[in-house]
Amino acid sequence: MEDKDNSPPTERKRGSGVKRVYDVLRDEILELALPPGTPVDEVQLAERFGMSRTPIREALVRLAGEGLVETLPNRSTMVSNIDFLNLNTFFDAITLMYRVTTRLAAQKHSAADLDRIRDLQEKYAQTVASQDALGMIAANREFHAAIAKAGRNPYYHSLMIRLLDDGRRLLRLYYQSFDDRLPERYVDEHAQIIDAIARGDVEAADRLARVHADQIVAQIQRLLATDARQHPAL
Amino acid sequence: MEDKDNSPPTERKRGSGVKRVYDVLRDEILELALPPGTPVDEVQLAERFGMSRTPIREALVRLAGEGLVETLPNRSTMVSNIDFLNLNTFFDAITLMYRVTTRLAAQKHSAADLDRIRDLQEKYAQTVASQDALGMIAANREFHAAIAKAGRNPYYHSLMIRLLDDGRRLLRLYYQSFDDRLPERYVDEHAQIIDAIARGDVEAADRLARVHADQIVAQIQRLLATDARQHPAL
DNA sequence: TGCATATTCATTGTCGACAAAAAATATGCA
DNA sequence: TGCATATTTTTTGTCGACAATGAATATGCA
Repeated sequence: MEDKDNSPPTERKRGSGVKRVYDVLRDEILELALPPGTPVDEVQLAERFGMSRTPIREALVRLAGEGLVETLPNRSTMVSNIDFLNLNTFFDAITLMYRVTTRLAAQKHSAADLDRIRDLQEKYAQTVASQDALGMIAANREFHAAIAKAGRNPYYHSLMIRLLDDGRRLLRLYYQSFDDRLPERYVDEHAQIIDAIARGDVEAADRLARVHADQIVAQIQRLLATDARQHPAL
Repeated sequence: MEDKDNSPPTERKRGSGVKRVYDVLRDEILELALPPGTPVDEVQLAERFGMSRTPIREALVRLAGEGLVETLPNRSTMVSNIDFLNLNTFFDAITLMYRVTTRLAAQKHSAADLDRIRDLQEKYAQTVASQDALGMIAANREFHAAIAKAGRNPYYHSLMIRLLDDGRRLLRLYYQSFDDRLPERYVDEHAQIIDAIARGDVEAADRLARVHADQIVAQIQRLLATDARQHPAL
């Protein structure tokens, strides 16, 4: 078997290389296919993607900029750790951003925004119905990202994306060991949030977002406590 | 004159190249030495810094990640524009972050944090006393960045940095055309904020931060209005 | 002259190669 | 055998070169 790869020399358009590597790696990091601490070898990636080290490097620099990867000088870069010691800062920030972005969405959303949000809620409901934990995590991210976008404040939006991505890694970490029943109540809470946004009811949006955030934080903390009992070494 | 550059081949340590270019360019962008819209040529920079295009490129990718520079595919990258149409999103976000970070600083600061904050307040007061508008802008940024750091929430801290940097460009834009008297009242407001933080008085910290933020927003809006009268074309 | 097309030019995206740095391994001595 | 030092190996940081892309310019035709 001399030809292990019969694909043609893989012509790709000029600017597409970096984006592809970036997208794939980003996904693999968020899905924990590359767990925290995994060393990332440039030549290895270069072989895998069939390109030179230069575009790989650029993708890694971008990922480092978002904190998904850490680069120690002259030594290998590795997938960033999840910081369990400061999870409260995460909870604090995501609660605030849930509220702020949902409030703003109630004020500034367009009809198109609402359509998209409803679509994503549909997808979310499907993943919950089919007990697809991984799909649910991703769909939940998309749902709240769309709300943040409807709020039309790029500062809030980008922070929200970052928080949601960190949260995605965190949830992924627990749902691969514990598959409890998926919380169907969230579907209903999402529906209520959509209603408040559609009505332009800012205060209701704020209140619902707050409750929703508290629920999620509480759930993660429960998972954490359970996990701590099973892995007391941590 | 055959030798236009008598400096030795400029030996530099291995990892230092990118950082230098990044720091210098970042500064020049924030100081408006490179005004928004300036095209950034890679070979030109390579000559200027006496190195190959590779490290230049990496620095530019990092700057693009922070939104300080925009890269259009296959065509030159340029210094990002200041978005005048959506300044309200900036005002909204910076007001919120002033409040949140100051509140947190009141709760979580250490003695060392407080020392540093007082040092920076000292520097700020000096720049105001000497009517050094540019120095004041930079010192104000450092002051509030230190408060954000004392709050010990990396999510808030990084957003605050981004906002302060954008604000620095914005203020720089106006203070190069208008040198009104520098607002000495801010020195006093800063002092009050420090007191609230030192006392751990969260509510006072919040209230003062809010007032302070409103003041600054109002001042920028005044400058904007004045400018709009002078440049009605915009 | 005015416009459509072809050609040249400037600048980026990607490549393969080499040197520097740190880690991993081997060597020598007690 | 155990430790300090030398050597090899691995992996990154930087370089110069080349091709692709889009803009600028030149060319041809009405």
